[in-house]
Amino acid sequence: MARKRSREATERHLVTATAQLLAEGGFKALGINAVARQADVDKVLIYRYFGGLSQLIEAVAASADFWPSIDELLPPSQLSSITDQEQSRVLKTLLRNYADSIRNRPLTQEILAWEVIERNELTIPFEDVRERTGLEIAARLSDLRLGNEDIASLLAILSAAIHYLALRGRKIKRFVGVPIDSDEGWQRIYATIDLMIDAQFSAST
Amino acid sequence: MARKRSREATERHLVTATAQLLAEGGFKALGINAVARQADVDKVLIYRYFGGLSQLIEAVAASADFWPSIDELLPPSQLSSITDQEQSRVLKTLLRNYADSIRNRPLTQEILAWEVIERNELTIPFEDVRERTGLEIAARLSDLRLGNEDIASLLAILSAAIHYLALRGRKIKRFVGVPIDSDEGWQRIYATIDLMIDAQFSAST
DNA sequence: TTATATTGTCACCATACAGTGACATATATG
DNA sequence: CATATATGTCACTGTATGGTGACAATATAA
Repeated sequence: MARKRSREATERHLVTATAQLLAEGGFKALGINAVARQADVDKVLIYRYFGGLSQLIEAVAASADFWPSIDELLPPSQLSSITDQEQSRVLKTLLRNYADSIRNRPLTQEILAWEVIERNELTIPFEDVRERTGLEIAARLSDLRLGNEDIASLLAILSAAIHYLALRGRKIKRFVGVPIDSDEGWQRIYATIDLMIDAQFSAST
Repeated sequence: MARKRSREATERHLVTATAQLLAEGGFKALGINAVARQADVDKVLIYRYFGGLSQLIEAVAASADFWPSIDELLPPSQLSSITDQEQSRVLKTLLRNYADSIRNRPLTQEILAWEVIERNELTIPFEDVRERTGLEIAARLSDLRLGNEDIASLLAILSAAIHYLALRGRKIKRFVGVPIDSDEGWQRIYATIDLMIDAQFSAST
């Protein structure tokens, strides 16, 4: 019953085991012993093949699909030749897609949650990947002719809210009376976000 | 150099040591040994006097000033006989005071951050205290004659954003380009929140 | 003063962890 | 086939943790 020997295969095992442990229990559950146990691989191989846990996590960050792609958030078709009135529509779908994509990714949620707790060699690898997506989104949005409102802080507020509600909903079902653990509650959130965006744009004209 | 023997005094030492450890390193840094070391007290006394770490934390939650009072958030003077136009002003100052009070409380931030990570007998004691404040605020707000907008989800979005930005600013200095580690960045956030609230109310009239 | 309960000290257990050195076995290369 | 290298197994160290039992020192009551 001895497994065939293959460095490539055990490296894959280690990477997927790490991602799974991370998605289930966060960085708290992540240790050399735990990963080795989950992957059914001797821990010494983690040192030999990756150099240590942090490098293994770098491999996870590079491999896993833990962050939404730009096309998922801003379908390019939506961006071609939009009118002024449709600018708000683009923002709305962007935020809605963003919220959905985060709500559907347990691993992403765990990483976002942990970024707020500590910043060390285990959490930093994920920042880079995310930063890149953020920059690309900003680039696409710069094509929009936006008014003189502080669009950056508008986006900061709304995506911060999305992050927090998505994270908190995992553990506590209500926030200020809104049931953030259910789709129904999120429909209310979406509706209010739409109102905010509309108001923001109508106020500037 | 032997300290005078006093159960009351060592209990105080334990409570303050716990609060300090919590404010500095979060629940991750919180253990029987760490608390005993910080308080310079033998760990066996934690079991004798409190029953265990979770009961000690309950004592901390009951004692510490880790959550803003209602009067700090909504000065009663502001609520007496307000006109319709001033409703938005009340909401603005409420949110601004709320953000300030959270930004000034490291212990509160640590607790909020950890609530998003895990929910166990160590973090739950703090929920109750906070729930009480939340209910009182809601009660005071119900005195306002609010329109038919979804005020709950408006408050949920804005306070969720405040939570997230305050927590994240501790570790990462920018979010969507806004410098959330500085007062300057927060002024931009406040200004945008004001715009949102204004728009929300003007839209309904 | 003597007896008793309270407060504090110490040593120890079992467990888990990260990390390392020595060895065994399979695979590839000559 | 024989040898060298890559891959995998095992045992061990040192350190930290949560938890407990036995004892010493002090304060309180008789």
